[in-house]
Formats: sequence, structure tokens, C-alpha cells
Amino acid sequence: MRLEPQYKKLLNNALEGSGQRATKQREHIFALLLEKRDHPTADEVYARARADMPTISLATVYNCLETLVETKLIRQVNFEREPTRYCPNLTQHAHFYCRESGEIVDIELSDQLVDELMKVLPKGFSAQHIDIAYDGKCNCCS
Amino acid sequence: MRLEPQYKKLLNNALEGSGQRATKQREHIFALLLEKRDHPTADEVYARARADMPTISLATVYNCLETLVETKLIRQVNFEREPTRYCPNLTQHAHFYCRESGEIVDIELSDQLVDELMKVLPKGFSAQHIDIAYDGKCNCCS
DNA sequence: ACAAAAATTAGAATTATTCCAATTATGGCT
DNA sequence: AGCCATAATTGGAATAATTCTAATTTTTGT
Ligand SMILES: [Mn+2]
Ligand SMILES: [Mn+2]
Ligand SMILES: [Zn+2]
Ligand SMILES: [Zn+2]
Repeated sequence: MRLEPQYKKLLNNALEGSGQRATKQREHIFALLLEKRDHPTADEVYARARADMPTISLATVYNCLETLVETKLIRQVNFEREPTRYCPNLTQHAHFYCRESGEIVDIELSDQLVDELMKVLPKGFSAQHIDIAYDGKCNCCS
Repeated sequence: MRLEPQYKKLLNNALEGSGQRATKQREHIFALLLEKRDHPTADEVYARARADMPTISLATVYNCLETLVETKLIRQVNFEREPTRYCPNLTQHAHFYCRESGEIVDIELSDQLVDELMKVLPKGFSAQHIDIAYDGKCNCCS
């Protein structure tokens, strides 16, 4: 697993921009998130990370994920009280949680739809972010 | 604090419908949620409940809230990993979380908008529920 | 290479929630 | 009303995701 130069640059810029250092661990975790573009929990990230970097600690996994979220290179995704998941897809999208398989699927959202959602806010309200979570049955399970 | 007859009937029907019993505690908690229609955490519900029923336990508060959610008399609301909140507003609505004040405000949603959100799902996906959470600054704080 | 600052690490601490086993309350039936 | 079976409540222990802490290691600029 190797971080492509374009993403390496992205990572370095983002870190530098927020006064943080580039480390093996941060690079490794960013790379593994980009490799399999799903929505792993911290524990799953930890398991994947150890495959190539057996000495990394769970605390570091949490730290790295936090850094990546802060620098907006990945997103955090929560469903109810389940463990937080991490998403490397930075395009505007919602999440669909399949109750059958547990799978989480990205749902693309048009600017127009997001605009409409913003417009229903009462006067004086301004949102930086809208979180949209569907839950039901995905195509594979119906 | 007294549960109005209409709501008492609603509660009893819902409980009966799912083979559960009517208890003082369940009624009390339903009543206090209806009285102040905000979005308290279990701890806050516990605090309010003890004002009139000092012997109620936190476990019971959790149990009652779970029962009310199961019977669809209230909704659960989650923001990130914060403690779960409970909402007695059963109309179709989203939640706006103010980062400044911590306040949670209901945002009404038209059927039409929800319809549009359903329509963006890929073929084969069916959602039972959409959870929409805004976060930003509310009118009071801007 | 050196020093200062930041990151990593292992393990302890925290905290919301769930579980457990004992006690008490409810509702149907006589 | 009294009895019984069943369900609910209770206090405290257990759980689990995440955060904190203090020691060690790594990075970066000089
Ligand atoms: Mn995603
Ligand atoms: Mn609400
Ligand atoms: Zn599925
Ligand atoms: Zn506000």
C-alpha cells in the first residue's frame, strides 16, 4: 500500500496548513482509508493498520483519525450510538445504512437538493453542515 | 404535572398494542417529555423525573425511554457521540444543532422535500427513515 | 548532531449505556 | 378483595468506545 503522490501532497499541505507534522502513521492511515473506500470504525482501521505496521497503537489510530478529520481530509460518520466510522469520500453525499447487511453506502447529493434543504431553515439560522442518514434495505438485500 | 386524557389513551393503546403494561413511571416520563417539548438527555429526564418521583431509578428512565421509542411515542436524536436525546415531536422534522448555544431546534420538513430525498436513492434501495441533522448557528446566536 | 516541539505509545480513566439478580407492581381470574 | 403469573423497577456491577496521562520517541529547524 502506497500513498499516491497527489494524495501525499494533499496530506502534507493539509498538515502544514494546520501546523502539524507529517508522520509515517498519519500517512499510513490516510493511505489505507483511500485504498478501500468504505466506512471502517477505529477498530477496523486499527486492524488494517497493523497488517503493515504492527507496532502502531490504538491511541495513535484515534489521534491520526482526529487529525485527518480536523484537516478535512476525511469525514466522521455516526449512526445512532454505534462506533464512529470514517469516510474518505469528500464529495457531497449522504449515507445509507442497510439494516440487513450493516453496509454503509454513499448517496450522491446534488447542489440543488442541498440548496433546498438550506432554504427550509428559518430566518437567522445558518448551517455549516447537513448530515443526512437514510436507513432501510439496500439493493443487495431486497 | 398530569398526562392529559388524550395522551393517556395514546400511551395505553401503544403499550397494550405491544403487550406492555402501563406503569406510573412510564406515564410520568411520557408526561414530562410532553410538558417541556425540548430534547433532553436521559440524565436530564432523570433529573426532571425525580422532582415529582424521587425514588425512580436511572435504569428505569432508560427502560421507559426505550419503551416509548419502541412504541413510537417519542424519537431518539443523536449528534455525533453526544448522549442520546429524546424528542416528543412526532411530526416530520429535522434537527438543527446550534454550536454556539448547544440548543436543538426542530425544523419542519414538507412531504415534498422528503419525497425528493427519497427519489435520489438508487434503484433497489428503500429507506424507512431519513435522519437530517443541521449544525451551525441559530437565530438567537447570530 | 542538538535542542525544542510535537507525536506516539501503553495503559489508566471516563462515561453513556446495558446487564443482572433481587424485589415489587400489575392485570387477569376466581 | 385475594392470588398468581408475569412484567417492571431497582441499585449496582459490567461493558465498550473514546479520551487522558505521563513517559518515550520522532521530527524539524538550527
Ligand atoms: Mn461516505
Ligand atoms: Mn425534535
Ligand atoms: Zn443491504
Ligand atoms: Zn444558538
